[in-house]
Amino acid sequence: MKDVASAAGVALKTVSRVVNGEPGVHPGTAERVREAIERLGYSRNESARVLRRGRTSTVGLVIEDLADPFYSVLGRAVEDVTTAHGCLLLSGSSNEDPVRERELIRTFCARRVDGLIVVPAGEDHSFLRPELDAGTPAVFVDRPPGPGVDVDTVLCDNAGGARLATRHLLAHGHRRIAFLGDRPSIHTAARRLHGYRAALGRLFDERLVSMRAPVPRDVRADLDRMLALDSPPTALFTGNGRITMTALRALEGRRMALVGFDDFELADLLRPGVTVVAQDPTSMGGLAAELLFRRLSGDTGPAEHLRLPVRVIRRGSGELPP
Amino acid sequence: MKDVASAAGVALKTVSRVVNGEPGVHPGTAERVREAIERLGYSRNESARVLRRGRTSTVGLVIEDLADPFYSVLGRAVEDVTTAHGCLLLSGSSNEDPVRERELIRTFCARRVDGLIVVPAGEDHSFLRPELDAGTPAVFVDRPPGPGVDVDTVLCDNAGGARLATRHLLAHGHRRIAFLGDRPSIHTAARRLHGYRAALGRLFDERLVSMRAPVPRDVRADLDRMLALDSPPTALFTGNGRITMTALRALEGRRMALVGFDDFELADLLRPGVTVVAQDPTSMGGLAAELLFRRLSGDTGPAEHLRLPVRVIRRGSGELPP
DNA sequence: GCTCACATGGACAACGTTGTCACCCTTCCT
DNA sequence: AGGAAGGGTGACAACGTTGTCCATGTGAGC
Repeated sequence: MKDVASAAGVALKTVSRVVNGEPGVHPGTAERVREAIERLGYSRNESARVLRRGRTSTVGLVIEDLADPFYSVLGRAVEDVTTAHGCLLLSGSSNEDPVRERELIRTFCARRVDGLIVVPAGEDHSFLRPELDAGTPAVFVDRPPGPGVDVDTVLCDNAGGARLATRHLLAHGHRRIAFLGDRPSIHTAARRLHGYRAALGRLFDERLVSMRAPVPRDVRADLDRMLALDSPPTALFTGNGRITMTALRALEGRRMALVGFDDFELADLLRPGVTVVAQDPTSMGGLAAELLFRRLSGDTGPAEHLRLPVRVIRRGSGELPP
Repeated sequence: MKDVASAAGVALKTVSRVVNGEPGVHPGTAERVREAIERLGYSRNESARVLRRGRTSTVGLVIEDLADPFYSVLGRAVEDVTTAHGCLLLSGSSNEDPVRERELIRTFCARRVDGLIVVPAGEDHSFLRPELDAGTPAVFVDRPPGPGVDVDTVLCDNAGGARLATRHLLAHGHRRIAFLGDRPSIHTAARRLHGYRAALGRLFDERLVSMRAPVPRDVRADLDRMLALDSPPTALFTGNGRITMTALRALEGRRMALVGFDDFELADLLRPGVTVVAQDPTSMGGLAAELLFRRLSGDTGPAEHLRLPVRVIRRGSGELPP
């Protein structure tokens, strides 16, 4: 900028004014400055600007895995809103690791992001307190923060969706319905188990429940164990997209009723089509980002807790008889 | 930092030394400083640090669409390498729009990212010249930059893969093989058309070629048109993952040989399984990032041009007879 | 001719860090 | 005792921008 100023024969501040479109610059002078900028290929140093102004126009996004279709769609929705507000997106994958999650958030905060959107991995977010108090807003998506941290959240109706799925299978005559879910420490998995259990009532049988990381081999082993029971399951409720796919592979050929939580690409092309309880990651990401920007524009009301509805999409697998 | 300094009764510089783990600080003093840092909840302001040091430890990633499985997997690979080098990732989706692409790159450069990884949308990247000359390295992935810009690239063997796919269908007895590809302005689509055409030789018939944006309705219309020909195609070669899925939906039930470019989740679970020419987005992203960091650590050798191999994965659809 | 307002331009400090250099105080050697 | 060596510490400038305040020039209104 100094170079531009001397090239155009004006003071530093005048260049700054031109660059920022501030009023009070003679059109002729402004033109000379612009010409010099063009000629020198100058572009404003945002780091210095940030330092001076205090706002980075950057939002930090922490998700579980950028490569997971659910989260990448969610992330894309966040990006769109962020862009619309003239901000950039710093993103990172926590890999379901609380340590990594915390590290990411701390790094983002050290860079003074204007706000955070987090799909939490850990169960304790008290470390966020100083940042929140310092005025950096955060919105939690998909899962709530740990106790004692009261921020905006955007969740889906996990328990309700699981009830829907389970009732759907019950309505089609099933009495032995297995649940394959993710680790119980994951909030969504726990809520879905809860809804499943509530819908089953006295039909609940813990031998038909498996909750673990979606590793194909393990899920398959649990499934085999259940199928070897005296009264094996006649239907499956799978607790998330990845587990649904693993289960589909494990079932390979065997025709069994199945409802999965989370919709996924090609679910309609399989035979039978896969009936799912669908949430809407685009809405979730978009709403979370909107909430964040509302905070950034000064809203200091009490924390909002959005719970998005889910819906059953019938495609065949959930309508198979026992 | 100033507050920490006065709280600990030391000079600014001493705090800086402690924060950066520089040697030459008395253990007792360091302890006092750390205690003050803890008590005040201080965290270093990266913006100021960046301003002073000149390096942002940030990489900018421009891809076509964060929500597309191919690119999100690629992005994840970039993220992993970036993280391993202690850097953060700024990412943005170009939406296949050259204007947006340029805007993103300019914004990233204004923020002084240390380097860029770009899946280009446009055909002219001369606007990058000043940045490149200023020492900001860039690596292009999946598609090469426009003419006159000589930077590292990581591409896959598009023409070779298309030849493989086409020959595969030829070997299974097909003579009428249609090609459904993306817009010819997209480098990968053009190269794949080229390979397809080369493999077909005199069997090439331009009535069996459709190149357009992967909009289901349009692709379906083109497909219907081809099927209504006197000598309709007996096999399909689809030019990318999205088009493959669109075609699969359009074929709905009709049994026709098909080989797709790009592998995708669940391709193995469809009946018949979908034979594909697979590239490896994880390797592509990872290699691109490695290349970038090699540049960042001072390598000034001539631009490297990596071309990754592709492989045919047989799953059934490509082995159907005419 | 005077003041006053306005348009334009510039000097300077500040944002929070880090690199450079100089200082002080031991300790040890001669 | 005097000096050299070196560890520990601090003062200060600089990074590139922007906000504040002041200076100058110009024209209108009294």
